[in-house]
Formats: sequence, C-alpha cells, structure tokens
Amino acid sequence: MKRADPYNRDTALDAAMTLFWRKGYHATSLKDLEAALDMKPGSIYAAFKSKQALFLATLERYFLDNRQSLRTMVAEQGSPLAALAEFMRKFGCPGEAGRSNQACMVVKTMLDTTEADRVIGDAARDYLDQMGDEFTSVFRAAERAGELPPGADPDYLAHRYQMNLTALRIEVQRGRNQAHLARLAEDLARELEALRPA
Amino acid sequence: MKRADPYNRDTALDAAMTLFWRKGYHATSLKDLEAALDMKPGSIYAAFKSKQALFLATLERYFLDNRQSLRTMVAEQGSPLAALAEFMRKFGCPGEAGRSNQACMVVKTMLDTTEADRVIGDAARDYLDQMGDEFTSVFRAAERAGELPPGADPDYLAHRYQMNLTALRIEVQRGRNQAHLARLAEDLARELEALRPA
DNA sequence: AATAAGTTTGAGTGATCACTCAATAAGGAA
DNA sequence: TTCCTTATTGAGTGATCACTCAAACTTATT
Repeated sequence: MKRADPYNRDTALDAAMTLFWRKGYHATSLKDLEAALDMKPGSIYAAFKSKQALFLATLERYFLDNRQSLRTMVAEQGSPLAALAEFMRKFGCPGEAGRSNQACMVVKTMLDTTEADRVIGDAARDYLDQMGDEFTSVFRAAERAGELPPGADPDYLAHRYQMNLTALRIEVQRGRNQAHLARLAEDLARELEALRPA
Repeated sequence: MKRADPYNRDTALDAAMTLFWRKGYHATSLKDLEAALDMKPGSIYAAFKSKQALFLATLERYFLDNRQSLRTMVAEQGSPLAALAEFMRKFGCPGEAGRSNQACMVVKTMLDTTEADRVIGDAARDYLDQMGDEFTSVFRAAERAGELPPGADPDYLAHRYQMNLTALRIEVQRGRNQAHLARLAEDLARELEALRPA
C-alpha cells in the first residue's frame, strides 16, 4: 500500500481545530480525527502525543488566530474604538467572517469542561483572560486617543465588550437569521462608538 | 442482597439534571448516572428508556424550573421591569441563587451539540425560543404598565435581555469573584430599570 | 399460603474508546 | 548498492461505552 505524504503540521492542526471547534473535545473521537487529518493513529500520536495535547494545541492556535485578527484590525483601522466596533461587526456576518457558524471555541471549551479535565478548562480560562487583557489594552489606547469620556474604566469596558461578543457569537450558533444577526452586531458596534465624546 | 427502595422519579430526575448540567451530555457516562441516581442500569432503562431520553427529560425539567422561577418573580414583584431586574440580579449571587456555579444548562447543551445529536440540539434551541417568548411577554407587560419609553420594541429588548443573562451566567462559570459578578448583575439590572420613563 | 403482577438486579453484550508497537517504507550518507 | 535514521502503518491492546435480560425479589390479591 502507498504511503501518505509526510504530514504537514499546520494543515493537520487546522483540520483538528475545525473538528474540535465544531464537535467539542468529548464528542470528537480518534476515528473522527483520523479521517479529518488523514493520518493513522500511530502518526497522530507520534506528532501530537495525545488527544488532549492535540486539543490544547488547536485551542492555542485558535486563540492566537483570534488575537492576531484583532491586532490586525487595530492596525488597519484609524482609531482603536473603530477597530473594536469593526471586530464586533465581523461576527455578525458568519458567512463571510468566520470559518463556520460556531460560537467561540474557547467559550465552548470552558463550558463543557469540569474538574475531570482541569488542564483543558484552565487553558480555556487563561485564554479568555488573555483576550480580555487584549481588549483592555485597546480600550486604553482609545482612552489615550480621547475616544472615551472622562472617568471611563477601560478594564470594565473590556469586560462588557467581551461579554457582548460572546453573547453575539452564541446567537450565531443558535442559528438566528442573517438579518437579525447583522442588526445585533451593528447595534453593539454603534453602542461602542457612541462612547466617543461629541 | 438488599433491594433499594423503589425509585422516586422526581428525586432521580433532579440528581440526573444536576449531573448533566455540570458535566454535559457527552462527558456523563452511565456509570456516573448509576452512582448519582443510586440505580442499577436496568432500573434506569426501565424508568427512562435511554440516556438520551433521560437527558431530554432533565432538560425539560430545567427549562420548566427556570420559567417557573421567572413567573414567580413577576408575580411577586410589583412591576414587570422590576421583576426582570430582580431575575437578573439573582444570577449575580450564584452562592445563594442557583444550585451551582454553572452557566445555563440549555445554552451549554446547545453549544456542545451537533448534527449528530440533532434531537438534543433542537430541544435546546426550542427551549431558548420559549424562554425568549417568556421574556417578550414580560416586556410587553412592562410596556402596558407604561414602564417602557414610546416606540420600544419588546421583542428586541427581550432578545438583548436574554443575551445579557446568558453572558452573565457564563461569567459565573468562568469563576469570576463574587464582587465582580454582583457589580455586573447590578449594572445590568440598573440599565434595565433605566428604561423606565422619568 | 399460594399465586400473579410488577420491579430491581447486576453480570454480561458487542461496539467503540484512546492508545501502542513491531513491522514496513522512505530518504540520506557512504 | 548497503546501511542507518526517521516516519508511517494498521491490526491489536485493555478499558469503558451504552445497553439488555433472565433471574431474584417485593407487593398485592386470593
């Protein structure tokens, strides 16, 4: 029998991420992964050590992708506040924006993890914290740019922003129609921009 | 060997609900259920037919409990808007309010269900819709009571309310400290009450 | 006490779980 | 070519999965 091409770590991780994102850690079996990665069990274990280690690698990748996406948005947009608004809007058009109509993988992971999978749950919480810090620093940049009213609390605003983003993305997975999601995202974006002093 | 007392459907359902709520459908095994319900596999299957049917029964129970809790709140509070605010506040004190520091079971269920568990996912989405309808009717009552500004959209307000509630409860499971959660819930409650015309 | 009807029991079912490893194949150095 | 190292293979591991059923037990009726 023919041998498969030597595996490409990036491609494999990407396929695993998509699968884990959609099905979740517990519902994804090695059989599923073998099919998605087009690798035999031995190769998967040689490359990634264990199902849990592979999952953690995909979760890190997901987090890094999202953080990079936000940073790019901040670099492209003229203002920090506009970047946050645009980042929010992106998730209102799941057909164009994301790979799929799924809620945030990190949130999904945190929600179906217990003490039994402490390592995974801790990783998810840590990424949520890091993403929160990222939002905070963008709000701080907005503050320095005079885009926030005096006395605004960047940390609190970041927290509320993250909650709204999470909720919006859950609505996406809930299967709301496109128009509804777009309006929701637009409203959330405008509420953000309404912070800017006149 | 001694026989166990004949099972009590209510007690058993309650124990199963707590377990499924915490661990999720996929991560909960029959072994876990046997221990939690103190029933042997045969008894469980005689009483509930299958793991999936048992899960669906607990999900329905969870939904009915929550809806009842909201209705009671509306009946107790003087005004519909105050009831919604108080209902929100309740979830900011997870120690007192709920059975556990978990996010909403219906949301958790929707998020870790795929096409493979269509029945379960559909049930979760249906309960989310029904709970949304419930919120809508409370907002409509608020409108009739003159608690909403002219032109307010009860359907949209209900939707936003549900999103905020979902996000708050995810923060609870995220493990935020009590003070933070209380402030969050209080802020959300006040934003609601701020709708009331002066 | 004897019988009938209805529950509970728990060892056991085949299937699937995450995972292993001896055999095999490919590429590089001589 | 021959040897050596590294990667891939896939049948097979014991454990656990959801689930079954004939036997044992309890209660109700006679």
